[in-house]
Amino acid sequence: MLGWSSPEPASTTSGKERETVPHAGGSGAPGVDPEQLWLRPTEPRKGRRPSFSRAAITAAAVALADAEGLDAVTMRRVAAEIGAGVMSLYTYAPDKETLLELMVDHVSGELTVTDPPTGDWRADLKAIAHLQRAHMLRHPWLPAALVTRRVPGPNTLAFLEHALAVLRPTGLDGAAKLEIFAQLTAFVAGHVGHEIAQAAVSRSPDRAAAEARYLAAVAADGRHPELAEALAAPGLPLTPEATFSRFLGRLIDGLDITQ
Amino acid sequence: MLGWSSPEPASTTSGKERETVPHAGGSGAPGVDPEQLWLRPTEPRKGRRPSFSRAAITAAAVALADAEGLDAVTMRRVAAEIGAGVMSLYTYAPDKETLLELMVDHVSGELTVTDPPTGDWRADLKAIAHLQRAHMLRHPWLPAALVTRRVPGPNTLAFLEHALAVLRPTGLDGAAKLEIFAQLTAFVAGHVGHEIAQAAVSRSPDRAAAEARYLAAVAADGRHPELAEALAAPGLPLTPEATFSRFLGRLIDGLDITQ
DNA sequence: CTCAATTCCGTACGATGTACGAGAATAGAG
DNA sequence: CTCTATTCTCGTACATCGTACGGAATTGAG
Repeated sequence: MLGWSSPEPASTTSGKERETVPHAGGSGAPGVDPEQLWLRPTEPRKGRRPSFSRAAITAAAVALADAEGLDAVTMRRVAAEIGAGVMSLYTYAPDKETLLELMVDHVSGELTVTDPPTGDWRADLKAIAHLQRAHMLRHPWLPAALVTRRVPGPNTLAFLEHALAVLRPTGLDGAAKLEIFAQLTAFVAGHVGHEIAQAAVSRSPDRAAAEARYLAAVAADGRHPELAEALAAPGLPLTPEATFSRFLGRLIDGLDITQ
Repeated sequence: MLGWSSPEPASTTSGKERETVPHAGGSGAPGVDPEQLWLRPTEPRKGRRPSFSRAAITAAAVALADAEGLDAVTMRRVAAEIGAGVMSLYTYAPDKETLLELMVDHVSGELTVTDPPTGDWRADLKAIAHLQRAHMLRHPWLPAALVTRRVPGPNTLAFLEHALAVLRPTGLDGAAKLEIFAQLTAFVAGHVGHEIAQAAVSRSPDRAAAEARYLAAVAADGRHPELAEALAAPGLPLTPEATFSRFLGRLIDGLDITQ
């Protein structure tokens, strides 16, 4: 094995099995073991030489997701893309969830930060968020994939390192800084995800019209006066960038009705 | 066909949040038609009388998700739970995605708001968020399900109506108010989803230890000084509630390092 | 009665993730 | 060299999923 394999160590509990614990749907209890994933030692000089590589497989999966969406990333498609048999992929990643994790960290390698922190942590944080937004727009599957992401890989950690440096002037404790980064990332992912969904709906005139009619009907039923008024006075339409900046300003500077 | 009509008002009458994120997977994916879903008139009385109901099916699916997680909600399991044949479900919902949509709006009926807006919109908004958090903790699959949800059903709209009333004192335009509600909901979902995942990891001592070792190893490699320091000075451990309140304060009052 | 509408659901199909194990390739030991 | 341990490759097989199809059963209308 290429090294991700678990040594199956002292698993003293005999009947471990799956615990049927209430959990959030896609995110199961087990998850991916970060040690086996990211900390594997350099590998063996024996046995058959690998025909593929974890990086090549990951890159193929990313290309597929970029071009056709996350749903197109099946083990069969990825294998076909690199000319491998399906089961060969399992030499390089123990399961599909791990492959997803590899994909996320792979694209995170694009998040290179050249400028050091300026000392104005609010401005720096906004710059980070804009970087993340552009990144997610480039890989529209990222917001959805991030929902189940567990442990940061090396590229993600490098970016986190930068964010922590940015937050140094705040003097906050470690937990608070980590928390802020997680919140910021989650917020950007949520916003961009919404942005992408909106764009997808707009691209389908039928659905866009159906949604508009539905909301109009609800607003007209008399039981939703606030909604009716909100829809009637929508305000000036803004570009997605402007909306994002306003949203970012709210988060970092606070919800301020003066905008 | 039952016309996908929604004659029965489920349980309660209040609604809940809206969603945010997209369906970043399949590019321009269709989704669910809100008109067909929520606006169908009651159907003609002819033909065989229905043995089940949309509400019963939805309730069974919700119970299943509450007890065993979203993954346990398969058409076969739901059908078995109510004593129906699998394909009978398709009389009441055109596909599984629609069933998910029904589930989300169904539980949103629990979000009843009794108190009218106080005029202090920041406090009211925080109360809304706390309501949502409790709601999501009661239905741990909700944060994951909300990621793909798009069009608010009747219960969700009722809750939105309340949120809009709360935001009236701000004088913001309609789009801004809707945006704030969406952002708040997304933020709560993200936070609670994280909370649930964290609890799941903690429940598995092996994995918790593995993650701790992994982060310790990264911190010790010398290339992540900020992370090392952040982990070394974590600050006082807080209860999940306290963390949530701090997070909420940041969002609504603004990122303020004095907190 | 007949007829059309509607619900119920058994069967079947294609797709998915992946367990299993046989075979091929390689490196070191003898 | 041969032998053996080790590692990679991948065809086959299976369980499980969502759901298309079509026929049987039930109902109201004419």
